[in-house]
Amino acid sequence: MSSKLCVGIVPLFNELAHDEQELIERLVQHRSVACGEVVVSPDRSGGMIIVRSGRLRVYQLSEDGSEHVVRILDSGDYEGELWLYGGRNENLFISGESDSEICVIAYDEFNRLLESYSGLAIRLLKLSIEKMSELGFKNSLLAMDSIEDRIVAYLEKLQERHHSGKIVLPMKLKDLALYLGITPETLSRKLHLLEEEGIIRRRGRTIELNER
Amino acid sequence: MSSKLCVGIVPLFNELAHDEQELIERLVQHRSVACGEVVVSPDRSGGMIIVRSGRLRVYQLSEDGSEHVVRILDSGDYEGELWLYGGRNENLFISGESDSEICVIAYDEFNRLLESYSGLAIRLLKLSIEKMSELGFKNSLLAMDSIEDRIVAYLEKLQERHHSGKIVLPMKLKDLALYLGITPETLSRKLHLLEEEGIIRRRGRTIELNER
DNA sequence: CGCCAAGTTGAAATACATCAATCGGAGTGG
DNA sequence: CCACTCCGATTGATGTATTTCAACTTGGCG
Repeated sequence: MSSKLCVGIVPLFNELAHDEQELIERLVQHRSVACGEVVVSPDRSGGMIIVRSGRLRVYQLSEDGSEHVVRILDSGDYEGELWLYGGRNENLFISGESDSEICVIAYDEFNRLLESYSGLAIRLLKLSIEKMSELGFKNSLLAMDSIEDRIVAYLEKLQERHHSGKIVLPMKLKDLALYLGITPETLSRKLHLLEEEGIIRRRGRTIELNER
Repeated sequence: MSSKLCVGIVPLFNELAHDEQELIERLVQHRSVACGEVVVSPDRSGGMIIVRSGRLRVYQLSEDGSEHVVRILDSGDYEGELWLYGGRNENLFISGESDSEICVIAYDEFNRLLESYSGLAIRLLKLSIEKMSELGFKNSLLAMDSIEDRIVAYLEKLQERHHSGKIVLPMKLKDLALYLGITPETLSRKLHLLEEEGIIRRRGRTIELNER
């Protein structure tokens, strides 16, 4: 296991002073997650989860068993602020998308941290706002009735972040479909359609988005 | 205009000491909003908006002109944290749903407040997390492909808050449809269907939800 | 009383889901 | 190095739920 501070690599903490980071480091539990293993479920919400390496999948299950991908956590991302103040986890799951390493901080301890380091609260606030912005974007995606627009909007958002002409989809098409709230079949068909219309150029998971 | 502190009535500030509230009160601009008037648009995001009285509508416009209702603000609610840290407002609008009174705090001043009163940051964080939870719920609603489930889930959520057998829809059916991402026609039909199935009992905007 | 917006109802079109079969590539083992 | 397998991706055919368009009714308010 790397001796590097887990705390140091995440945006949530990396602006704090080094000695403060060491203090926090002592509070976290390290843990390995196997691919496919479920870490968080409505039964068990351990605490604040920070991804050190690997990828995790945050998803919901409907009553009929269908799955909806809420977000993919990459290294440095965190999840769990929803339950910081006692909120109940109703139908959110987190599982390993690949073998991963995570850090966990119990809620009461994290709360104590928030009280002690006012900077941390502002930092978490800032990150929460960003997350909210993303959720809002996703909302607007899901609200679009035209699937085609939905896909294009998603791609444009991706491109905006990469600042480059070519985009590499961050997930399997299957999961992207779940993320966008459609079926894999429809996604596949629509991508073809978009290509025929000259809006995109695709090879595998790499997509080139033409300006219009 | 009431002499009561605008700041005192909102959850965001009402836990602060009274003298702190007075300090903040001096920073806010009071403003009346006529029904239908647009207060916030991508062009102009004035600052943090707090609803003193009346109702405002937060909504998005798609490229094709269709509208999606994100949230309805009642008195005591606020909006604008998304742009606190310089985030761009891309397609969010806020307009008066009825004649309303609002308070506005410029972002830089609000930011200064956050630095000064660490309690405020935690408070805003807490409220942001609640808002996020609602957004997450709405996400899960929109992700359901069965409209019927979507409506029932929404109603159950409403009932949960009212703690009573009968629910009164907080908006016009037309707007509820926009909120749920469907057309008013479909909503009307589905409500009928649900009534025939014995799941609900409705008269106007009042709905009784039968346990199953 | 009459107007306008909201709500309702009907008929038609369409886009998406669903089911099922096939293809393709990556990984595994002989 | 070549089958073999497994899973993701693709393609086709079919059904259906929802949108759309349009006409009509209702209800609230001046």
